[in-house]
Amino acid sequence: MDMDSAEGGGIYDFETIVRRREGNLGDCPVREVIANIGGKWTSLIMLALAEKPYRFGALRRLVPDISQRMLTQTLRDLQRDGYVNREVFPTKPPGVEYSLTELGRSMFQPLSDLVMWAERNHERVRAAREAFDEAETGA
Amino acid sequence: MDMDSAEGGGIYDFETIVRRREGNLGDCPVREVIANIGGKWTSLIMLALAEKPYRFGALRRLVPDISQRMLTQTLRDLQRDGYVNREVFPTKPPGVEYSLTELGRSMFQPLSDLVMWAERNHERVRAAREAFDEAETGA
DNA sequence: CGGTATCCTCGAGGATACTG
DNA sequence: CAGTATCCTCGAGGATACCG
Repeated sequence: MDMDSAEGGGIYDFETIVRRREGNLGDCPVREVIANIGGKWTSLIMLALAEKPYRFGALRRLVPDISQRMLTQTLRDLQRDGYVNREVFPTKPPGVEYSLTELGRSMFQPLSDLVMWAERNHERVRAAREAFDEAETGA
Repeated sequence: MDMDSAEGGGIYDFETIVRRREGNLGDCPVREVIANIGGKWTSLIMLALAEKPYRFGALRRLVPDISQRMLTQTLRDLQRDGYVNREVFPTKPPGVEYSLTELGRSMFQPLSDLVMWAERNHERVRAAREAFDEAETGA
């Protein structure tokens, strides 16, 4: 092969991941999955549910900045992708409990690694950002 | 080790991550970092640069769907956060090479785990999605 | 309690053209 | 070759009000 991309023994084969389909990278299955995980509230909700199951109201209290609309939507998206299970208890008034599925727990492992990386290194990122912005302003 | 959550020891302490600041979760440093990583092209560019350094044009060819504007912007954001190094060669015409910094390589480890998880499990996610949508339509 | 239904804003991301 | 500069679209996400 004469492509300049496929040599060098990288950590992972780029082509294997990208899976070109008639030139459309938008269908790339990896991006399709990562896109949802990258949502504004997704990681926080996953983090909470990884700790233990929660009811809707309890999640709102845990993450007070989220609007009820986005909490509903985020939970529905997570449920749709198979990460979260939704169980309704026909009490009065009704209670709804959300918990991670097996797939959700599986996905949470690499996600939590990323979150913990961010937790450990956000200072360095912040410093890099400030240095960059200062150089921009100065120059 | 005393965990806040009585349930079998949560994987990570929610409060430690969330770091409430006068009720503003928007400042959560974790989300601040994850937000950039969750960008549409970030993971793909990181994936490419983890393999080896690339020039601007080579990256465009690798990821043909990206617009030059977004490639520029994504690279600048990655550089700003300290993940990517930008080196200019004053040849004729000038060449610019992008490579991962040490911080970038550090961040790429958990990121690649997530990407590989997506690579291995996107079929299950797709199946869950279809099942969910079908149930919605049917009911 | 656990949601829908609407309306609105704002910025990520795309298309196209030009430049040192 | 490696970008800027403009303009535009579209949908994520917020605010508010109502509902079973």
